[in-house]
Amino acid sequence: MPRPGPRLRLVDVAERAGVSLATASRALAGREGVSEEVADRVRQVSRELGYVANPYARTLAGGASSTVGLIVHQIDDPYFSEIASGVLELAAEEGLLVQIAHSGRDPDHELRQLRHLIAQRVGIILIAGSGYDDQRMETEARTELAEFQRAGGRVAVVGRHSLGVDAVLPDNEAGGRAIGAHLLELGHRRIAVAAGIPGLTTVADRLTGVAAALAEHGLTLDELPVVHSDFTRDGGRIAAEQILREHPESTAIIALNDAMAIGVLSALRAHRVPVPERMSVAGFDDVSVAADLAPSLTTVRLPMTQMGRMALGLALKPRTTRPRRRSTGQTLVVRDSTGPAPQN
Amino acid sequence: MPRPGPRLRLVDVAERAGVSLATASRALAGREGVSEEVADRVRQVSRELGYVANPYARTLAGGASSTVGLIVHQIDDPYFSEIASGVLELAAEEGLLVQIAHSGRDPDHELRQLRHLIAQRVGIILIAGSGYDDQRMETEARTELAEFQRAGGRVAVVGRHSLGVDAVLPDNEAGGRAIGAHLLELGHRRIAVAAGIPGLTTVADRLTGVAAALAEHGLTLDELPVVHSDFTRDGGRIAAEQILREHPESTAIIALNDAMAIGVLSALRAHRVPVPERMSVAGFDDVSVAADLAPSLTTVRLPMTQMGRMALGLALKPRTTRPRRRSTGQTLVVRDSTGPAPQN
DNA sequence: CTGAAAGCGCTAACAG
DNA sequence: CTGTTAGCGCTTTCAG
Repeated sequence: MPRPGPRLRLVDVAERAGVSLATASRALAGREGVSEEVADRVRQVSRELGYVANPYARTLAGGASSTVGLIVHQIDDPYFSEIASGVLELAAEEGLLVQIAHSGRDPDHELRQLRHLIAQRVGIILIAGSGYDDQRMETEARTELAEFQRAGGRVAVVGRHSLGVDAVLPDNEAGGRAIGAHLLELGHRRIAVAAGIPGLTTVADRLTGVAAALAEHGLTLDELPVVHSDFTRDGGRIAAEQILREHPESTAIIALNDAMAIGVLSALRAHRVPVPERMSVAGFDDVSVAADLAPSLTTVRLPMTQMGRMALGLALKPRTTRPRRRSTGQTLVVRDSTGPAPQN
Repeated sequence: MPRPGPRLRLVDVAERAGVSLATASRALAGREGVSEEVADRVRQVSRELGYVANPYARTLAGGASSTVGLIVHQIDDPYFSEIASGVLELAAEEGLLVQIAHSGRDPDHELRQLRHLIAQRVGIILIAGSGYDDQRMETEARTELAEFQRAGGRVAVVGRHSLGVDAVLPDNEAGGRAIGAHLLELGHRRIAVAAGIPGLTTVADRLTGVAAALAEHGLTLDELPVVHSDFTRDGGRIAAEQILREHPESTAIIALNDAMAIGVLSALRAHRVPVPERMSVAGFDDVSVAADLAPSLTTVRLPMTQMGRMALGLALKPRTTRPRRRSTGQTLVVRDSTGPAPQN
């Protein structure tokens, strides 16, 4: 197996192949202007020697950086770690490196991370996670990204952002509609929603979907308790406590992501509220543990790993004049946490 | 807020501060040989302009690379995503970038990733996850890393590896002993173990701990069923199926990590085996969902996020002649999945 | 189609 | 203490 010597340079490869530095560079980059024969020989030698280009030199000289910057809200949230996993998979196949940065669900911090990645001259920037209803931030980010793209950088996002870039769009609205319809069909009318912090487009879109389902049954969201708190397990717990306290007549809780649903289940267990006999619970995302909770969680499945691949895939293609959009699809997964509305 | 212009170079800062390029470089790097007064002025100007050094140029010129390469088995495994989260935290505080790569629990692939990171000239390499009982692989990796360190690179690992580098050592043996003792105290004697694939040092160490606890009660591991399968949820499910089939008299199952424990619980639920009344189940790691399973999982808590920080912390300190070792400590967390052994 | 030479932006000797 | 200068390894004109 070729051992990449620590100080093997392109000149060495060139010399050994009996060509000039420039030719070797062209051959390895697959650029034209080299005869097939020579190009083959160079590639052959390069492989034999186990040559790996120095990315610092390459980038400095003007070649595009082959590293991908990925911004996630929080890497230890399963939603994001599954997306990251998809990105890492495809990146490995393409020989790209992935730098990961946290945004912590803070628009300002996200902007700072974004600038940092740009300053670091990554070639591709991927932003996973919800957009924000924060005009100022989105505008600044948009400007920053436009400049980055003008300099040849590629950008893609997962989720609805108004950044004018390629996007992978989870079917949040359709999912919300599906989960709402499911509960309504089971006879639930007093439905409470444990929603993430307002200002996240993901929260808004999922709510819109739920509202649409309600509308078909002559209900509106305004009549129902919608409790906003952190888009995390703890947020779910807190929301559930509040719902039990202020709206004890509820027969179902829709959590707008699985992390919150887990918190909701935990709070209900603490209060000895039987699920689903007394209260149905539904989540969103279908993170991998959703099936292993007890009761197992009814939720909307989003193909997270696939979404990570799709985002990088978009960024890898040449830029088009109009930003592309790819929908992910969604599937309602009915498990044991939802059941018929109690009669009383 | 200073907008880092895309083409702001160190010369620009130097000019503006009225000093030479070299002085500006020294001032910003905090190297000595510059009067406090001048250094302050340079830093001031740099901040005003929003200057960010080009890492490619810096690294190429011989400065240490400020990027960290992190190798994990699988980023969407909570154990690793929590470690990664700790690394990202500290890295952000230190202004470092983190590149993450998957090893997929395959020694050869891990070696390949390692070489890739070295070829990419990262400054620090962190390997999280178990070492392997694979002499050849460890030897090759050791050689590779020795050369990397000779060239100024820093390395730290999480877990027991025979790589001769700084290490953060989870208290696997003590944890194994604690969980074993816990079950024995509850009266269990027919204990089965759902172990990860052999060849992982983590599996070996946790087993050793369990064996030590058994020894105090005059038992040995040889008398008990130890089923090896993947160190994942599916592996746990498969192991539990086999235990139920071949050793139905068992009253407790120790899974050597929480992922497997989740699989075990899932299999038991499918077979309608009540936990803990008929079968106790214990895990290892205390990933964040462990508390939210039903029944909530008795497990050994390891401070994963902290471990990530510790590993990077070690790598950030200058290298010592003898590799350092830091133990993590562990805590037995007793929840609802374990109970007294059934009498019959 | 191929080679020579000029940088990319920075750090690190080497002078003063 | 400060400035000058030579590269780091690669890509990219510009000649041939």
